[in-house]
Amino acid sequence: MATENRHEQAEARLRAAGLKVTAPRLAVLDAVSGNGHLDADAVHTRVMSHLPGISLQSVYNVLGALAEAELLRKIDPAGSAARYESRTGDNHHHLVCTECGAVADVDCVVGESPCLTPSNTGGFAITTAEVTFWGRCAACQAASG
Amino acid sequence: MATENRHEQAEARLRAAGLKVTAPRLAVLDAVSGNGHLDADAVHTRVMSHLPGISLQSVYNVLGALAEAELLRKIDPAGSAARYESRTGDNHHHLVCTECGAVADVDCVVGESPCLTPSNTGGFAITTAEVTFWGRCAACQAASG
DNA sequence: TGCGTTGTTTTGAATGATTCAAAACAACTG
DNA sequence: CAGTTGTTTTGAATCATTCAAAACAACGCA
Repeated sequence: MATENRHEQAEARLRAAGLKVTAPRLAVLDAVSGNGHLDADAVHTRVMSHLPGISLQSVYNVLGALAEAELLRKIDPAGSAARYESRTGDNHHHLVCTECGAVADVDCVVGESPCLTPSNTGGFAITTAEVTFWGRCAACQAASG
Repeated sequence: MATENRHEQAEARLRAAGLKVTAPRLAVLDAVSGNGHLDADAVHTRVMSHLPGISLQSVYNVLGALAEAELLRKIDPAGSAARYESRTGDNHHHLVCTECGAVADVDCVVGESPCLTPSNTGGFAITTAEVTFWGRCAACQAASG
């Protein structure tokens, strides 16, 4: 059945990353997958419904490990707690609401990655480029004009 | 003399922003101007040489006010303390060292604000776009290969 | 199948940048 | 120069995140 397939795929991805397969890791992977942009606390809440008693610290550990293994992507907008999402590998960017902190995906900008190559690298060995758009989300606009 | 001109210009800019002219504000403005990217603590240290006894809290207040008035620009890379710089108004971006947190300016790439228009705004009213490049700075590369 | 190694989770506490709140104070207006 | 309003100070609190050590479990190998 579908959930077993997801489970096995998750196991395989953990192994491929050289990580041991554990209940907390499977649960976190499942909690984040397809659920947008969740912070550690939200992940903890979700995971607890499957694994009551799991500690928030473990959720932090797991999220850290999964993000490092690139099974999850961490986004850390100024002014709010770090969020995690399951979309990895593509270079999509984010919209962040300046009012409520809501995060939305943006598929990569106008045509091709225009800003991804800076003019002068200042001696830096660049590994990634991050684009964040700031504004007010639909809900916040509706709420207060 | 030159320093008096700077001082008077700073006063004028504060007034233009509707802010009262105070010693802490002038000192912070001066401390940040032309000194790269400083965090609150570094600003505090610098300002104390002119204004011994100024509180760190005041530095936070002043930086907040000046950033809101756009006399300073705040940058807040994930994983380090917020920095402030005096270059405002232009849409330049930043290089951040993943190892030591050092920040360098990048003049905006292709012409003007290339990344400022996402394909789909998801209902957001976008006000700004932020581009951050992550990599290792020259010093960190030299230090450990 | 069982044991040891190594990596993971738990528990409990600490950290540190930033913010909150109220009182003392100073800049600007008239 | 006095009143009002905004600013600075003082002192404490917040909160996401990390540190450290002990308890525990997954996986490889015998």
